[in-house]
Amino acid sequence: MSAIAESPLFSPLYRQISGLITRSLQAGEWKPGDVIPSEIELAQRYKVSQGTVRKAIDDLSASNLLVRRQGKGTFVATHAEEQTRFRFLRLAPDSAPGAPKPGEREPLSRRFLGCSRQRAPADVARAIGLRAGDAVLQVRRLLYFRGQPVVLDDIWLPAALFKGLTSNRLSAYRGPMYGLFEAEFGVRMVRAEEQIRAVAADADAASLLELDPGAPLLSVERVAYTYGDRAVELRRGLYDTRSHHYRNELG
Amino acid sequence: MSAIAESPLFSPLYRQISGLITRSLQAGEWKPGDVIPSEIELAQRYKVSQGTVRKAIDDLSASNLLVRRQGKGTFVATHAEEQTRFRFLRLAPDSAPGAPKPGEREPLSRRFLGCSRQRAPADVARAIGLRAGDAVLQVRRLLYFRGQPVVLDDIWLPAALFKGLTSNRLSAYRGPMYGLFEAEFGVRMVRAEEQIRAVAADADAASLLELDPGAPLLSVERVAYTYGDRAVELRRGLYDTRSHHYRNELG
DNA sequence: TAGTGGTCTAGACCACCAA
DNA sequence: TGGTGGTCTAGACCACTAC
Repeated sequence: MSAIAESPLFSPLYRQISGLITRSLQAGEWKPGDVIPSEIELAQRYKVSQGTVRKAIDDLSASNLLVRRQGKGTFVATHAEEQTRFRFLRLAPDSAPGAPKPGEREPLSRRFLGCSRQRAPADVARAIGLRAGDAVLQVRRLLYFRGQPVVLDDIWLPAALFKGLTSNRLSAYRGPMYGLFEAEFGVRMVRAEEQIRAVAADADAASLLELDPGAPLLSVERVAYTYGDRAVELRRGLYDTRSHHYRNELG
Repeated sequence: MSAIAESPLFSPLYRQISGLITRSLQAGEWKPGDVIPSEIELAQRYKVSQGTVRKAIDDLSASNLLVRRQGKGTFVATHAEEQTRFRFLRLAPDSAPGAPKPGEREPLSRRFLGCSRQRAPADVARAIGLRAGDAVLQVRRLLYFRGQPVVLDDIWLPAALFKGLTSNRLSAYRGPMYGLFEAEFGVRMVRAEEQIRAVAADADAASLLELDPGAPLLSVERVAYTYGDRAVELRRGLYDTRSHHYRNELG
């Protein structure tokens, strides 16, 4: 018997359990990087068998919300670790003689060009669930691979969630941007959707990316979501794909 | 995807079972669209418990090799069905008033421009595991959405695997190309990797896609694999993204 | 050695589908 | 009604990690 109220709609126990665990994550009961209680403890807490908790955790770890480590425990996934630094950046250098071997990391650096408070244009507001005119922060930055500018990002965030975010704070943080978001603002990016197009560089982008106006660029428009499928970031990126490519796996 | 360097010392039972099932698929014991034996039958056949077979099938169905249907059985995945027609085509129309609602399908048609036998150039040969000069078939085709040309594909296939493939046969087949491949040639595409770039249209592409030379196009280079991670197709696509986009999900 | 996740089993019962 | 996959349990044992 379970301690959970029966619902008129059929929902298997393990799904109810994964819902409860997600709520605890959302509420901050366990923070990114933390260990969560063992399967046996959770089974006692929710009054179900270990196998049911196991299946719930399987699902959450397939969704990249949790990470299992045999012998150690189950941890809340985080963007602040080395291995997951590029989980959302699909740009990879074209293979070439002298290029870093698989597993090695290309030298990457960044430069923040600004962080300003604005009223959200209609399209931005729609994308991140605000009303036109609501306050948003806009961040502009460049990414450099091996010293060459390759990515120009414009990022919009709801101002209400990121109070006090500045260029200086962004520059000072060591690690990926989403690591800063979860550590300083309690906003964890869980998944994202991207729309990709080919566009011609305008004068602005051309000068920042050090190429000719009209040159073809990859336009990558991303909406990122936190727990509960809540959109909290719109990002428009322009990628120079002369010596890099966007990689994707089709299953 | 590559679980290459797995320790040979320990392989769980369910993984051995999923390996045996994969071999049966590869050998054609069960063909695309067929039902495979029930979990109980497989458990008896392999002399393990139903739970172990279950876990093996879970993995294979997560890899899209099998499809479970409650109450009916477990089926070999196929490209020849309506619902999976677009599993490998990530191009979607930009949302616009008057556009088909989610779930509806954009009218799509195609035109084959040629199918010729060639000696494989070095880069093509490398991509699909042949030696330079080996015989390959090259297919060129256009895809039209709502009557407008949007995709120009150049496709290379090992001639040894696709004997007798012609433009006529391609045109005559109703359904997706990969459906023809599995039905007529016994080659089933299981997964693929894509590299995406922005390029400028050359004269040839511009005229076929009905746009100006130099216009930005999405270049999508795909290598598709069959069972056993064997590369069997190279495809270079040029997508007009003025009113469509390549969609992707990041988990 | 103790605790964690990982595997495997056996059996009961539920939800879905077809004849 | 009988067969399929789906859920849930209980318990045994294995593999990995830390102390």
